[in-house]
Amino acid sequence: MSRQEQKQKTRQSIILAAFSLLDDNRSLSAISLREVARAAGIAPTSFYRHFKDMDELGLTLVDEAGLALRQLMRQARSRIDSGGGVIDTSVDTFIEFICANANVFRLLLREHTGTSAAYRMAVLREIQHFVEELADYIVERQAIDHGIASLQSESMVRLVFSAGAETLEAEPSMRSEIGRRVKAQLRFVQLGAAAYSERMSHHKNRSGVTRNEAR
Amino acid sequence: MSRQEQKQKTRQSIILAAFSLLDDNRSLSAISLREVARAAGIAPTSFYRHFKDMDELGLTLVDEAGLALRQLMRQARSRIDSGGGVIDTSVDTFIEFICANANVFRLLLREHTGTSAAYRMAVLREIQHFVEELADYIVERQAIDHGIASLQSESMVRLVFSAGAETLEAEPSMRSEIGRRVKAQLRFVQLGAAAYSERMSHHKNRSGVTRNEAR
DNA sequence: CAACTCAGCTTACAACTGTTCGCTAATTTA
DNA sequence: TAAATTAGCGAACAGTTGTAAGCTGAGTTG
Repeated sequence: MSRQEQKQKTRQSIILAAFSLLDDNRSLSAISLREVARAAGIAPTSFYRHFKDMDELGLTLVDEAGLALRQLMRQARSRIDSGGGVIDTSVDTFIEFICANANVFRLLLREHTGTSAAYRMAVLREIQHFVEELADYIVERQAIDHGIASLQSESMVRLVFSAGAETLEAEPSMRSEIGRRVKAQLRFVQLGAAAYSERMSHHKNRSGVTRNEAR
Repeated sequence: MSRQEQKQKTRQSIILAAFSLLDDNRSLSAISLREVARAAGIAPTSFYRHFKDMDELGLTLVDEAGLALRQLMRQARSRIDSGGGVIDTSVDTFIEFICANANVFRLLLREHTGTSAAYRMAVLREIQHFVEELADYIVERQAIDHGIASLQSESMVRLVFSAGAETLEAEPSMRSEIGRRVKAQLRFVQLGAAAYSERMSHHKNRSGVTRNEAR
């Protein structure tokens, strides 16, 4: 095995070890360099051959988590295109993701309100990508003003993330119930945004061209 | 000064010191017993005369924060009764609170998704109080089914807390903008819930079967 | 093949942690 | 007033942490 290959391999094992340490009761700021090294099967000092800091590792983890999220969105879109309501499909996909990658989602959730400003910013960027892509999608599907679509999409993402947090906490048997609740809540937002939009256009001109078939 | 009085006083100074340590970049799990003792002006070992653990201190802090929140709600209600829209008044009150008691809100926000299951539960209870009281209020003001009111209130609380997190992060000049956005989002939820509710009752009256066509 | 690079190691250190033990001095109780 | 209680303290403990210094040995390069 070439030297570079070997290095990449241990680097990956560090990352994997770190993710595995982010279980129920740990955040990035609560895992130590030595712990990560121990879990990765290397000497503490060898860590520095790969990352300058624990912070550098942390940002790498956030990036990887964001990547996973974006892949999730693509997956959700392809499912939607092959039939099924937007809301139902998106929520189902999201919950599946959370359950399959609990630690990845936990990382985002925890560092979103965590103790490191750098991490908070990094997570925020990922979430904003999420919001923007959803807003574009909404503008495209429903004939709605971009400002309103943006508000709608932000609401939806916040509700979904919040429900995701609840899902992590809840027992598996409650998950479908949580899913049902958040779907209903998303429909409120959707209906409300549509109603608001229509009301606006009525004020502007009486021709209610704006349709909302909410699919 | 009596002995008990003195003891309560240093106990309070420990609590205050702990809150003051919860600034931008610290969570409960990241402040040490010795730090708190140092900030409170006592010897590390004296801490044990007041709390068994740092955990016990932590739960006390969460309780105090919850208390502050409930006081906030009362304040908001009295403001509403003396005129002003429900949403506008509530959001304004909330944002004021956050700015005046940044560390208190930060505590709730951070420990809500934090690393201690006990803290998470404690914060969750406080939030649920919040949701239930709002739901009761909604049932009373709007003529709406309790199940729907509950969904609506949960949505609203989640959106407000989420916006609160953003407020903490944002520069003061952006705060009014954040307030405006979240007010609009809350109106979406309100409009949506009302529309949904109306639709339900229409269906009941016609066919007696509750269907779900918001897909 | 010889020189070089460098991932990973061992050792070491100072700083900090939570917690135990026993003491003091002042308040409370009898 | 004498005895008991107890808030607070200082010293000391074993454990953990991040990181600096220097070595080894295997892969790379000329």
